Amino acid sequence: MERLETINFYLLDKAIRTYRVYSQKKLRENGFKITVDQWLVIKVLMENPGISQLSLAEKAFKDNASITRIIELLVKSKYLDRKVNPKDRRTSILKVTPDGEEIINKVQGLVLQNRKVAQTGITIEELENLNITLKKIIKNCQP
Amino acid sequence: MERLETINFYLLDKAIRTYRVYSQKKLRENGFKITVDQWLVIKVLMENPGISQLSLAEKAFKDNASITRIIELLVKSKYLDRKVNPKDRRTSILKVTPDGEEIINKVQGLVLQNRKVAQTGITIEELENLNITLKKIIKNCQP
DNA sequence: ATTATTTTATTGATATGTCAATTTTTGATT
DNA sequence: AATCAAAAATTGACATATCAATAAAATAAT
Repeated sequence: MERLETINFYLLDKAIRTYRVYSQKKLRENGFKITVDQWLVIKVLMENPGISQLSLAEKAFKDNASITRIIELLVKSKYLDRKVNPKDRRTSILKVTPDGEEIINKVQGLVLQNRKVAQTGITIEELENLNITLKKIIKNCQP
Repeated sequence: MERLETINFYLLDKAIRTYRVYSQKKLRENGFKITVDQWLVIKVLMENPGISQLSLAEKAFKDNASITRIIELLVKSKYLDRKVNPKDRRTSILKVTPDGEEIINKVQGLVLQNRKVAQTGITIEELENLNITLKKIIKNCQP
């Protein structure tokens, strides 16, 4: 077989998974009870207050069904608060709780550092090219 | 927040997920009852007969526990056959069944075409650079 | 040979991804 | 207003990812 190492898509898969495991491990090691995905969802919510779950899903690059479940867990962890939106009873109003804000703030530095470590030895230009290529792949595979 | 679009790791995540969904959809549309991951595991097994599950996991960029479960499903689907290895009773001897070989052969063209579609408009040089960058990320995040 | 260590694989628990079907509510059509 | 279609979210079913704990067998150390 073509060596897997040479096939872009396996490397892509491996890269994101390696980074994910690394980040999650750092979070755990530092005693933070939150997953990378949960962090992302709160972050998006903080920057887009009042957003619907559909937009939240889109902005966080997540599936709809996943967002529903991630939010469930976040509410259970007391990082989010939800109540029915009286103006559109199909949706909920999601709010980041003080606990939620606190953990995001505490985690922020670690997140930046994880990214930095992961990007060691990679130039700005290289990162830009990476983004360009990734965007092409995304476009090619979308309906 | 830094716009997510500009953050490499979300694009990375999104790219591999978009490609995965695309590939899986094509498999489904063509009536193949197999997942991308299952395909990969069989493929690796065909090219490395007699391999242990640990090496299989490594070569397929999969987690150990995941391999156990993927193999379970493949045996259930009659694409793999397993029996205890008498020389080392901790391990099993895994064999691709005729059904397994058949589906791999039938799927091969589609897989190549999926990759081709996903790489449309991306130069060889770009792909090479992508690989180089991804390998750096992997190295940076490994222990 | 017995014990201790290591290796290989499995399993349980939890989180996420994906699709399809469904529910609830809203908005549009007639 | 009654009906119909669209939108938002949930749920069920299944596959995979991850970690931790465990089981079983092989190998090393004494």
